[in-house]
Amino acid sequence: MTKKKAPANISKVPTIRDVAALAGVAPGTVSNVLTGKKAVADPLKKSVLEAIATLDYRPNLLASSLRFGSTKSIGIVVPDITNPFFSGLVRELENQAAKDGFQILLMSSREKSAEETELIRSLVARQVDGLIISPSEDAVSESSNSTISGIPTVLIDRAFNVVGFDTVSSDNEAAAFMGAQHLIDLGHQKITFLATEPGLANIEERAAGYRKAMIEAGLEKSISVVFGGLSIESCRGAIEQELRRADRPTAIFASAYIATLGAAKAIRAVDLAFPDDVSLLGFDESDWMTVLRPYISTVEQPLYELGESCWSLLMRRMKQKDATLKNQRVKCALRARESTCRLTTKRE
Amino acid sequence: MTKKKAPANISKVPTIRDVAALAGVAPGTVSNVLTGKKAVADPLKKSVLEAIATLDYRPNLLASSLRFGSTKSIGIVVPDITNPFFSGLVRELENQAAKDGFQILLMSSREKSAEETELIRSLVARQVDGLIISPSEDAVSESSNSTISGIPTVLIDRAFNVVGFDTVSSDNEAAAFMGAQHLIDLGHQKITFLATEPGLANIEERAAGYRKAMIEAGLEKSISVVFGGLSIESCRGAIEQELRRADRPTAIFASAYIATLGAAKAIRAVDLAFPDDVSLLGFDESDWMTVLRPYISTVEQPLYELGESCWSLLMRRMKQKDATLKNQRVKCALRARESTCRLTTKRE
DNA sequence: GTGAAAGCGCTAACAA
DNA sequence: TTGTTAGCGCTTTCAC
Repeated sequence: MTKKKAPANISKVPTIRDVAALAGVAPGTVSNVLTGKKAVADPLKKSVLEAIATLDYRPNLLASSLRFGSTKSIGIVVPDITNPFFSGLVRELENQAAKDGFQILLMSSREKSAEETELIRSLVARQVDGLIISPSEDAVSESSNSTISGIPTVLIDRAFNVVGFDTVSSDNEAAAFMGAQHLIDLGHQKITFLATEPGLANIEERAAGYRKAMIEAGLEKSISVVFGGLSIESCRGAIEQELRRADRPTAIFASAYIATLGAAKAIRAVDLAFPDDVSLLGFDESDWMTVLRPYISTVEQPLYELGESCWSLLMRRMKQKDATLKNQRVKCALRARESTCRLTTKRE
Repeated sequence: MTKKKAPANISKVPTIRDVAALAGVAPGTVSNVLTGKKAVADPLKKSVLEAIATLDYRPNLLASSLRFGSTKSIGIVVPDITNPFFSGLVRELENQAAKDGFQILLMSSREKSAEETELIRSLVARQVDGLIISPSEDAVSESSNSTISGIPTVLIDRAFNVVGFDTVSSDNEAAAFMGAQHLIDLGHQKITFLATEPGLANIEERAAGYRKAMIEAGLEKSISVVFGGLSIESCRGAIEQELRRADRPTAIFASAYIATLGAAKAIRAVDLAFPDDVSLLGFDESDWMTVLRPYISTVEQPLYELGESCWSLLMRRMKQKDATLKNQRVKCALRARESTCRLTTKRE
C-alpha cells in the first residue's frame, strides 16, 4: 500500500496558517470551519476542507486550549492500576466521560503519596477541567471549595477525613457489618479482620462495621484486627501467622481486594481445608472468584454506581463551583458463595 | 458588553506576569528561576520564590509546551485496561517513564478500533512526544517512518502486518510451540487451541506455533483451533461446546488471558474433573493463578522485558527519527503447574 | 460572510 | 545578570 506523500515544500507539521494559505482564505475562516461556531459559505468551506485533507492538518489542541481556556479533559489518579477494583472503576469512568465528550488522563500513584502529589500537580499544570482522585494517603489536604488550585475535584473510594471535597464511596461500615453478620450467622465466633494499612479511611470504616457486628453478637472478646499492608504478599504473611496459632480463627474477613488474595494464598500455604477449616469472606469482586473452587464469597462494591455518582458529582461541581458539598455513599452487596460455610463444631 | 483590561487584583488564577509584578522583576526572570536554565542572582531568586508561594502560582504547562515545543509526555493506548496483561504492562511502562521524567497519558480503546483511531488523534492533538500503541485491530495503518503524524511511535504486543513501525512483542510462535509441546509431552493428542479473534497478529502467531508442534508430533489430524472472541463469556461459550462433544479434547491451550479465564469457567460449567479429565494451559500470568487449586499452568509473557524494550525503542526513535526499524521479540516462559497433567489413558 | 489583528501564558532570543 | 520583545498556534473580537 502506498501512502500519500507529504508535499515536499513543507517539512514541518502544518498549522492553521498553512491551511489558510493553501485555501486562499484567512486563518480565522479555517477556524470557523473547524469549530463550526460561525457559518462559512459553502464554496469556501469546501476548499478549506480540501486544504486540510491534502496537508493532513491536525489542529494543535494545546494552542486551542490555551486560547479557549478549556481542555475537555479530566484527570484521574488511582493508587494502583493493576488492582481490579481500580481498573474496573476507571473503565466505568471512561464510559461516563465518553458520554459527555471528555477525555481521560489517567495516572497511577503506585500507592506513594509523594508521587501522588506530583501527579496531581502535573494534571493541574496540564489544565484539566476536573479531577477525580482516589487518594493513596494524606496527599490531598483540606480545601474549602472542592477544588485543587481552582480545579473541580471529586474524591472517590478513600474519602479521608478531609473537609471541603465532594466524595463518593461505598457504605463501608454497613457493608462490613453485613459481611461480619454473614459469618456470625454461619456460627463463626473467631473471626479475624484482615485490614490493609492503618489510616486508610475506607478500611477503618470497614473495621468499624466488623467491630460493631461482633459487639452486637456478644463477641467483643474475639475481636481481632490484623494489618497486612498494601501488598498481596504482606497480607499473606500477616494472616498466615494467625492461621498457624493454636487458637486460629475459623473465619477471615478480608477488607479489600489484595487482602482477599493474600488471605486465600495464606490458607493454601498452611494447608488447611478450605472452606471447612477456615472460611474466607473477601472484599471486591473479580472474574476469577467464580472460576476455581471454592467460589469466593465477597462483599461487592458496585463499580457502575460508584463511577456514575462520581461523574455526575464532578459535572455538577464544574457547572456550579459553589454548589453545596456532597458526600455520597453507594450500597455494597453480599455475594455469599462457597468460601464461607457453616462452622462445624468439632472443637470445644 | 463592556470588557476592560483586567485589573491586577482580580481573583483569577495567577500567571507568570502576576508573579513578576509581585516580585518586582520581569516575566523572563521568573521563567529562568522556574526552568533553571539560566542563572538568577540569589536575592531576586528568593523574592521570586516568595511571590510564587504567596500567589500559589502554578505554571501553565499548555503555554509552556506550546512555546517550548515539547510536552514531556507519552501517550499509551491499550485495548482493555482491566486485562491484567495490559495493566501490568502499563505499570512497567510507567516505571520506565518515571525514570526518564516523562508523564504518561493512558487511554483504553475498549477493543473498538473506531475509538482507538479517535484516541490516537486526540493524543496527537495533545502533542505528546511519543506514542505506544497496542492496536485493537487495524486502526494503525502503514507508515514509512515509524511515526503517526510525525510522532515517534512503537507498537506493542499486537504487532500487525504493518510495515514502518518499531514493534515489540513476545516470540509468540515459539512460546505457543513450547506450550503445545508441553501438552504433547504429557501424552495429550486431542488438544484444542482456544484463539480469541481472527486477524489479531499475536494470536495468529500463537496458533501457528501450536500447529507446528502438532504437525511435528504427527498430530495434524487432531489440530483444532476455536475462536472465542474478545470476552470471557464468549470464550467460555465457544470452548464449552467443544467440551460437550463426545470426542472432546483432553487438553485446552488458551491463547490469551481472557481465553484462559473463559476456558477455566467452561471446564467448571460442564462439570469435568480438572485437570484429570481435561488439562488447561493458559497464556499470561495473574496472581489468582497460584491461589486456588489447581494452580494454573501458563505461558508467561515477561512484562518487565516487554516494557523495558518498548521504552528504549521509543527513546531511541525520539532521538533519531531515521533510525533503522526494529522488530523486537522477547522470550516467554512456561510455568508448568497443576492444571496440566499427564493423560490417563483409560479410553481407547 | 470574511479578513485583519489582538492576545491566551509562556520562553528564547536579543538588548541593555 | 536582567529587562524587553517577539512569537508558539489558535480563537475571537472587531471592522469591512
